[in-house]
Amino acid sequence: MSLDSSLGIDFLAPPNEVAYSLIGVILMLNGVGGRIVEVEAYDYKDPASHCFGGMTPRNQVMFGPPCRAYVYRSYGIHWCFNIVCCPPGHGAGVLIRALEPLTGLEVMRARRSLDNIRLLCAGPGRLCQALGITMACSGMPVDTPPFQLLPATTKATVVTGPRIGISKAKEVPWRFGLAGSRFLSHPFR
DNA sequence: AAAAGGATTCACT
DNA sequence: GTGAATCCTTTTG
Repeated sequence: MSLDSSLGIDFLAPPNEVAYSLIGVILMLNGVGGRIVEVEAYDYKDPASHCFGGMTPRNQVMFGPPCRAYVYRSYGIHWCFNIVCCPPGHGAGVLIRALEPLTGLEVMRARRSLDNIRLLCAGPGRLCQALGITMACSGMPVDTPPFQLLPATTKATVVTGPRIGISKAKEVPWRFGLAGSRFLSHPFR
């Protein structure tokens, strides 16, 4: 069992369960980060997922050990950050879509050239820019340095809805968010 | 070898 | 609300 004792999250579980458990958890890279307020789940039998249709050079990390970072380039411009879950060979992960900025605010503001705290990490590409996540992070364990995961400090009320920005399997309610948070990339309705 | 298609963001109307 | 920027992976000829 790869049960993380400090977090109590089983990364061998299906992505929707891991996604739900991650809401409220604090994610940091080199001491810079915040509370996870929005995620989406993806897996191999999901036409919207990168691992649909089997392993390729791009998505091979998603078929490796769980609790690792899977980073990919989006629209040629942005980085997107996922946490791999399920046993090796399965093909699943959780896209981290938004954080509530907590530590390293000035570093994040400088990287983003932006003062507005609400928009610092409100979106998968924005969050990667703020934390300094790039392809170089892909494959690294997310629960050991330079990454860090800390358990949620308060009980999170989680809301769900359809995922954003995809063209297939739009109806699957695998987007999870912290209820009432003002740091979401888009509101839930 | 060439072309299509994005798990997005930003500026603008 | 709409549209452009931009480049890697995958698919097709």
